[in-house]
Amino acid sequence: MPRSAPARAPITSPAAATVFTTVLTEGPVSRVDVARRTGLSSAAVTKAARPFIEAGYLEELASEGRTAPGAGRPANPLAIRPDREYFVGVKITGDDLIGVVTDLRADVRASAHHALTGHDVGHVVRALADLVGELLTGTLRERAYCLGIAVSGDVDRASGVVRYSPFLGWRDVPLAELLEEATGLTVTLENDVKALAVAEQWFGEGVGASSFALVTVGTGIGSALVVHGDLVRGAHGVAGEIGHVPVADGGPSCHCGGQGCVEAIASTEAILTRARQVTGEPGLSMDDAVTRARGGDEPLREVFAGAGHAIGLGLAALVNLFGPERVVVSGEGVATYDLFEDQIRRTFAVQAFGSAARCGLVIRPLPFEEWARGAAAVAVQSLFASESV
Amino acid sequence: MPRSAPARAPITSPAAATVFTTVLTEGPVSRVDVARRTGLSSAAVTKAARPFIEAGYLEELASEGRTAPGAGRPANPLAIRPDREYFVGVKITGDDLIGVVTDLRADVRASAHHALTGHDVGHVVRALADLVGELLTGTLRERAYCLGIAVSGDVDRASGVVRYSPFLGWRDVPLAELLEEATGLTVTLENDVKALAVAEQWFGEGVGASSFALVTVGTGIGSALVVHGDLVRGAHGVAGEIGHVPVADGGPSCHCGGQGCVEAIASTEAILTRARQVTGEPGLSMDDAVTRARGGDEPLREVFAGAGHAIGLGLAALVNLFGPERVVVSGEGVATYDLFEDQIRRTFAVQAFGSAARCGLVIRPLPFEEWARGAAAVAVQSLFASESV
DNA sequence: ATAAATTCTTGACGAAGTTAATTAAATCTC
DNA sequence: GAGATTTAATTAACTTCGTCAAGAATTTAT
Repeated sequence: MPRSAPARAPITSPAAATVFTTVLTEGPVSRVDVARRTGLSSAAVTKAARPFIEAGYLEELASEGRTAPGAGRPANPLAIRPDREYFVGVKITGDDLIGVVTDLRADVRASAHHALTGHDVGHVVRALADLVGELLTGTLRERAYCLGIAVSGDVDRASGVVRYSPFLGWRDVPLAELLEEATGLTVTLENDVKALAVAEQWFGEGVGASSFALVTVGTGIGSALVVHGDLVRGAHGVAGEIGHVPVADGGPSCHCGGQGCVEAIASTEAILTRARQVTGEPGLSMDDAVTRARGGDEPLREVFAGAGHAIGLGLAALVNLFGPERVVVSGEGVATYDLFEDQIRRTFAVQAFGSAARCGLVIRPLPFEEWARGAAAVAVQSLFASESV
Repeated sequence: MPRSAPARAPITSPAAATVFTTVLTEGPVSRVDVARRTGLSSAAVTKAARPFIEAGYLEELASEGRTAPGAGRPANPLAIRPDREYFVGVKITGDDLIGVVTDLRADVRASAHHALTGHDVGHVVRALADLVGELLTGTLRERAYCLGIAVSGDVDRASGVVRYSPFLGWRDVPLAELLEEATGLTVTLENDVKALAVAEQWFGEGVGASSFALVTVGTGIGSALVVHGDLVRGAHGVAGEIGHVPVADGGPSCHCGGQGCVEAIASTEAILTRARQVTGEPGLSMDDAVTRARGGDEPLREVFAGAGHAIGLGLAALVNLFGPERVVVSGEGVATYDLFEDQIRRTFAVQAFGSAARCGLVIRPLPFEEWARGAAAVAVQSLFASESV
């Protein structure tokens, strides 16, 4: 069901993108305020905002909510009209598809899951198209033109190709193209962690920070780094591999071939392996290990603390090298954070160098849907071709 | 001896800076070639190049050296006229001043040293002014307008203030201002490692790499990171502190308060301390340790190998997080590199993740003058106010 | 009311780059 | 060796995007 090009104003000039993102991320703001924050002239803001207002993306608020009631003409703040357009975001894992529909602010309006029964490209594309069809009903359907996909692995956003995805066993799959044919939507592809970083930078903990890092802890341990507002991509496609920073000289072997990598100590699998060693129960389940650690089982508590320590060392390495303004630690292991957090903070505080320790360290569980929201945020971002993050 | 503003064309437009730096760093190139490499139109290159030619910074070469002798009008390559202007660069250490005068290509034309007999601001400023006066004779003097200063520590380049320099014991010294008064030159201040990174990026191993890292090993261990052509500065002024990446869990205490930092194992001081421990000779000198290690003293060889290992781990952390195209390891311990290099490479090869290991690892001694050359390169860079690197 | 303050709009202008046509200088073809 | 072909450089008209300065709009202060 291919559809015609979206009936909406393209965002072309840099100033237009700047003005729009400023209003998008910093709530209702008057034109002068946008000018002050961006360094543009207020005339430029007026001009740049007009097409958006005409196209229904922005609106002028009545000047009610004024905060500074001094003399002078009251401001007419510009605000996003979030319902002007909807975006679909899907996160692909090895086992299932998690999809959401969001508005312009990346607030979730609808969501759905699908189990993945196979990893065959054709199969996955069909499942994705089905999911999208399920998600887009009524008004949502009429105002959705963009689909964002988040996959773990090596993803070439520019060309829309999945270069290598270990979970799916894919190499060089032109997924964006296939999905555009299957859904008629404009498709943007991005690495999952990077997609999440975009969402964080725009609507989450990263708002207002010119540099920040997002670290996800779970099956794997990865991170996305934003410097000067740009995502670090790495010359050879590798970057943000905090999971493979060596922190324990002579420590456990990692599947990457190294030793003492953070991931070899603090991934879900590594923790479980160690817990089984410590207790001498080869059949111990993660759930049991967590329960018993919470119940005060010292050896098990130490396993989790050891993982927290490794993560703290990795974070210190990251922060000492980068000096980000903020660091967000998040991930799948949502429910077990209470067992790590203290140790992460303690180790980080000791090993962070000088004023680098001043960076805000946010440790926060991450609802699974958030990944899909990140994918949608990438789709929102595709409105601005110029913008790189 | 304040002097009037330099009699030379300011570089204003971004295109002008792009064209000039392209010719500067990529040797003689024809206008079309510049256009191809930068994405500008050839018309734009023609326009941008003209003022430089008129001001004597660029010249048109005869079309002799043509390499592709096909049909068509031969190219008239643009080339830098390196002698159009000279630049002074001075590196300040705790003990002395090392100064050079370079041409536009940062090639050294004159050099001089001064011992520093005290760290009093007035004293240092006077010594610097003397050194500059000594360096600038004859033609050099007539065509030098800019002075670059490299200092280790926390330096605010934009304001020209040394915020904190442990070696000098300075806090918030407006050195640029003081030196402009004392010398009449336009002064640019930069952190020493960052200055060196600039020189490397323009004229050294970093040429053509959009991202690279420079690591210096010596009394301290530091690094400068260039991502997307921009130097990473860190939100709180801290970045590139590879010396304080924790690589040996539970390892030796570092003066930063952490444990197992690279610097606590591989700095000159740490190596000497360890060598004295190992041999049981508290009076052992570094020179003796080096000689005996070279001579085959196993325990001492292991001390150096251990340092190399720590550096290799730090490099792996850096590369896994950043994915730079190239890494240059350099530093003061010029003469002892033979004792490290193998181990650095071995450890790095094991711990670098996936294709990140493909990054070029250059390990190279660093003549002391090179630091001063970096300072001069920063001065050259000050020609382009727009450029941020 | 009038003045002062502040926001927003407008139109003239300017900077910087593009495209397309033109000129220039070589080689290739017959 | 005359003309075609090819590539380089320049020129000129135009486009785009922004600033600036003047003025209109709308409030508070006196």
